[in-house]
Amino acid sequence: MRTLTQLFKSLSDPTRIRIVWLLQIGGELCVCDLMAVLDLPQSTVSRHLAYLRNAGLVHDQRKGVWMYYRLPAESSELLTGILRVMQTAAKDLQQAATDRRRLAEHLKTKRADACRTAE
Amino acid sequence: MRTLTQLFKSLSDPTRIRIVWLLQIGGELCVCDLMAVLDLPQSTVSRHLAYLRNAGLVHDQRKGVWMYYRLPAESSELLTGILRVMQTAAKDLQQAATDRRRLAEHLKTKRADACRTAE
DNA sequence: TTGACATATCCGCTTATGCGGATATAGTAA
DNA sequence: TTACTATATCCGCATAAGCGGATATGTCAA
Repeated sequence: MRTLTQLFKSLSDPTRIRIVWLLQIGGELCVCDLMAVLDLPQSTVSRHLAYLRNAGLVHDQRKGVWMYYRLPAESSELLTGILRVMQTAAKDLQQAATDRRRLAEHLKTKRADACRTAE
Repeated sequence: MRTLTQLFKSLSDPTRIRIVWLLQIGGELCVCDLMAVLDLPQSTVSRHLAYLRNAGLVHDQRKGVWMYYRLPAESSELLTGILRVMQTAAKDLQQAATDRRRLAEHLKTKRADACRTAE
């Protein structure tokens, strides 16, 4: 009961829903990726990620200086169901489409910058 | 987006989750039924029902003095998915089992009282 | 009408939540 | 060590949400 309430509560915020959508597409993203796509200050993004982590909706993994977040690899029947529902909902929603596009653009320029640095 | 957030928010409260569970079992219940099973004051139950109604999660129908609430007969893919998830979750949760039992008892004594009055 | 009952809404209160700048922590490289 | 970067947490503030008693509304019956 606690968990179920907490699960819904963790998804009852537009920013957190957007984060979950982005992780469904992007697989694994660091805080700065999300900051760029969501266009929100670092403390805000970090706080929402902590919220999702506490609710068991995302896992984090440090890679050097960066903290990468992703959806749990294998999840409960409950969580799987919720994620499926969210994916269905995302199909019809403008915000989801915009975020998806912004993520693609961001990752592209990020890769380009990495190449330039490597020259 | 608004709707999705609102849907999750409307389920991010234990009382409202319990109400939805009860309606999944009971089909159609009036405010006083829910008061009895949930053991909560009338204003609290009524307020949560109004919340669920605004979110499109329940429909109401007046029958004389009583207001009957039920889950929407045909619902969106989104809502159907959520309700399925909730039903799955209910299987494992103590609170759901207790409420289910209390509802059965309440409806039994209610019928008995109705018979006695009719004598 | 009036009275009784079921429900909805109002009210003041308390607690929870979101915000974003400021600060603390942690890792990396020199 | 120091400096730099990425992230987490702290802080005060503003708003949202839950609570339950009190009051208003709506319906029926006499």
